[in-house]
Amino acid sequence: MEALTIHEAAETTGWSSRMLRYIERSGLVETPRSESGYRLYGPAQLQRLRTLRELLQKFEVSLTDVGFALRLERDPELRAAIEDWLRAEAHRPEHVAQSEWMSWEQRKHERLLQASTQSNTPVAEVR
Amino acid sequence: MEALTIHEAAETTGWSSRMLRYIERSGLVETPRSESGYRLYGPAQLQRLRTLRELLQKFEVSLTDVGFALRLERDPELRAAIEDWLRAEAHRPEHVAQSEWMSWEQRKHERLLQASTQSNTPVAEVR
DNA sequence: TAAACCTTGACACGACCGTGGTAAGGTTGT
DNA sequence: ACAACCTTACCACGGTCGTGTCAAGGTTTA
Repeated sequence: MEALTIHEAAETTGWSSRMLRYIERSGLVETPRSESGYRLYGPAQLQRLRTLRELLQKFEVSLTDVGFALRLERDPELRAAIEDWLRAEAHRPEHVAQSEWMSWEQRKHERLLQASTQSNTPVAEVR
Repeated sequence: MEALTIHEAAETTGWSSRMLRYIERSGLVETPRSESGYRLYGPAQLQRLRTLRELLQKFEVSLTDVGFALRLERDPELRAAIEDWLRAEAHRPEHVAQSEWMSWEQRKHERLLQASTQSNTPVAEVR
């Protein structure tokens, strides 16, 4: 059993051959090659291309998005860094260095005292 | 204790005020507002803006990338779908419908039989 | 050997990203 | 009251994404 050429694969998956190459370059769906360098699309790749298409459509994400998700998957350090940042939702003002605190405190404390006349005083909690 | 205005925050974080608004619109760093609608940057937001800057620089990711990571975090269904797709690296050709298998088999079997003369026969395993 | 494929590389082009600027109008501080 | 802020809403502009097409050259097949 063997595989389809790129244009045949394009036909049965709904992608254009141009996009098939583009998708490969982005690392999302790679194929084995024949001896002479032709891409060979087997059932596995065809399936993957179809589900990829469904994924993009259903969630309205872009190829670049999925490419980035792939990068996250392959680079645990990056993934950890980003997740840490995301989960550290604005909080604990105590963790801020005293120096920079002073810089604005100093400049603002007069008018801020005055501002406290207002009832509404928004704090650090966001969304 | 209160917060910095947008231009002050821009100065101490290295972002431009324009970008601060852009970052807010992308959902990455939101701030509370004063009664009259002014953005108020407290130590928490300042910290977040600085670490965001470091994150982008260190890993060479874009704001859109982090924005997408945020979306992944907030939409577990999307996250699951993408992770499933990513981890389902090309495999199990058996899962492909018989019908489409036939469509090319039929058209190709003659020349494929002939192609089997070649030693190299790439299979579904990728990367 | 000629037609019909395949390959990579380039040009093109509309849409959006990252960024700056400006305009029109409200708020704050002196 | 006036300067110096802030707000949102636009225009602009180079860069990249997604996509097509074309050129120059190798492969397969009839």
